[in-house]
Amino acid sequence: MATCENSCSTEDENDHQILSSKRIITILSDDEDLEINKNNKRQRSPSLPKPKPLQLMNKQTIKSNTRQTSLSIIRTNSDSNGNEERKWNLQTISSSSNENSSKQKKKKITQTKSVTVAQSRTSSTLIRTVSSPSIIKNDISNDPSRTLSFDGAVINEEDVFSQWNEKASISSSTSTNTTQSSSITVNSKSIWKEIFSKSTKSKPVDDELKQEWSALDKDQPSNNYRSNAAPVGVKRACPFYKKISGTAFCIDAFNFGNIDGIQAYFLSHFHSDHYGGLNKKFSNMLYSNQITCNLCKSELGIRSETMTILPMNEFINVHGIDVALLDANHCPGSNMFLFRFANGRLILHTGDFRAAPTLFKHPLIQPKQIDTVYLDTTYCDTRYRFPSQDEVIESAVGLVSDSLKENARTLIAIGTYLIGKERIFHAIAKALDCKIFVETRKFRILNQLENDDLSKRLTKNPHETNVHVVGMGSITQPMLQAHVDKYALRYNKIIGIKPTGWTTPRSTGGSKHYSIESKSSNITVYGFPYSEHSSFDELKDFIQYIKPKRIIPTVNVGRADLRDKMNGYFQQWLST
DNA sequence: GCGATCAGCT
DNA sequence: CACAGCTGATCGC
Repeated sequence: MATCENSCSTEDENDHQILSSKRIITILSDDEDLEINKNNKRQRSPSLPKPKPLQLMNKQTIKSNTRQTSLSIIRTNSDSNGNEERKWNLQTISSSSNENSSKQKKKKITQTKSVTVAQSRTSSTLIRTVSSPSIIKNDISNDPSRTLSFDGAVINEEDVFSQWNEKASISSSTSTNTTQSSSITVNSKSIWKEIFSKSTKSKPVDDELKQEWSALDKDQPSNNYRSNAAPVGVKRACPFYKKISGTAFCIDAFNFGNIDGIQAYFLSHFHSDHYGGLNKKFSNMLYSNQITCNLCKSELGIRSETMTILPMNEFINVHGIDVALLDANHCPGSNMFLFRFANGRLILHTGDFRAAPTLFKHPLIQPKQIDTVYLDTTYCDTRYRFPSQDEVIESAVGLVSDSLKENARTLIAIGTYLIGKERIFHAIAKALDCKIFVETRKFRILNQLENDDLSKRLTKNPHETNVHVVGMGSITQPMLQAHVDKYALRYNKIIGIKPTGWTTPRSTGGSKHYSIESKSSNITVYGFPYSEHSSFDELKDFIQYIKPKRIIPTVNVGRADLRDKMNGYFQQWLST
């Protein structure tokens, strides 16, 4: 826990500056209290411990002739549960010097913006960000990225948070003889340098790529094929980011007929927005792993002659280039593709994936070895932070067992995709030691996933268990009402579990990661932040580990402004 | 009558 | 919003 004992910066240029900053901060504190009283709302809760006196923990100063900008942590609050809050101030002091007024009094104008970030000890994720005072709330409402622009310095609130996190983890892992003293002292100049300066050294999106993207914008204003509006009868061209440059390969590109120059059609996993367009008439050669090929055969009727099953974790030569399939930690049968050219150059296509240390520390993946990464950028935005799958699963299991303790005649309905989200209902069934009801098609699909315990628990008889797996679209009040009505003799209550990454985690302080989406007398719908795509931080960790030369995003690429934003992140990640 | 594609919805 | 569908309408054979 952060105490502030040795946290006053010792790296500052001189004592005078520290003193002056301290003085200014005290003034700011008064301002803030004024504002609090003015609003008459934000009185401190009596339950919170008395806040420590303001303390200057560190600061960074940028000076010019007329201005001085500094960023400092000015206060930390913590409670006995390990929740912690820090307030940072970004301020400029500008002197309005009237002409050549060497004699005239310089008028000092102090402006401040502040950001408060908080985290709970029990969860490593960001649970809340609050900004004050009101002047920057306006900015935030128009700017979901929570960027503060101040005196030429652009600071992202989330960056402040992540700097804190990184430093926190470093200090906890390296603290040996020091007790709690290495308490998150964020006083290294390099950290502030990172925040303030944007390195342009790294170019994960180079000029050539930029040209490709703008050509695509011209060609296909809406290049997200889900919402493409190609004229009837006109086949859309396959966008460049679905092809692997320098090869005759494409990935998840079945909506474009026979693509010029393509010899091998790879499929990363069996979700409809990736296999879309694939049908019995397919007459090229599809490459994927055992599970995905099985599903293509049983669900789509793809003929075996048009499929090549590739092993996992092993390079196989396909049309002159080595290809290895690596587990993508997305849904069962999902994989990433690692391509190795004759000259040793490596290209990684992540497919859809959830980055995790076990995944990117794969022996075939080493830092700086990979030239280009085609990246699943689904949640490549700072607003997407969610807990690990294990944390969410634990929370769901807890909720279900609590609900059953309260009322044994409760039916549990869990929403899923065609494949995906298995771990969450499997864990619930294991905890209750019961069977899992699924419908016929789902029964067939789940039995192909090569998971013995899961298969053993499946049943097509709804009366055999109170754990029912349904489609995600069925987790609504009317559908759940209809569902429980079917089994009214046995159950009088139903809870719906909706596991999706779009549900922002709402921590209630403990380890409960769910939110109540709707509730009526006998029906409750819970949202769980259970994601099968990487969170923002996981993407960042992944990229910073791999350190690729270029990055080609494959999701959210339909709008140039979103691409620019992602490119900004990539540069930031790779500039350290 | 069937499969495939598409708009609309969540 | 985007994900990963699902439903129902329309088109082609």
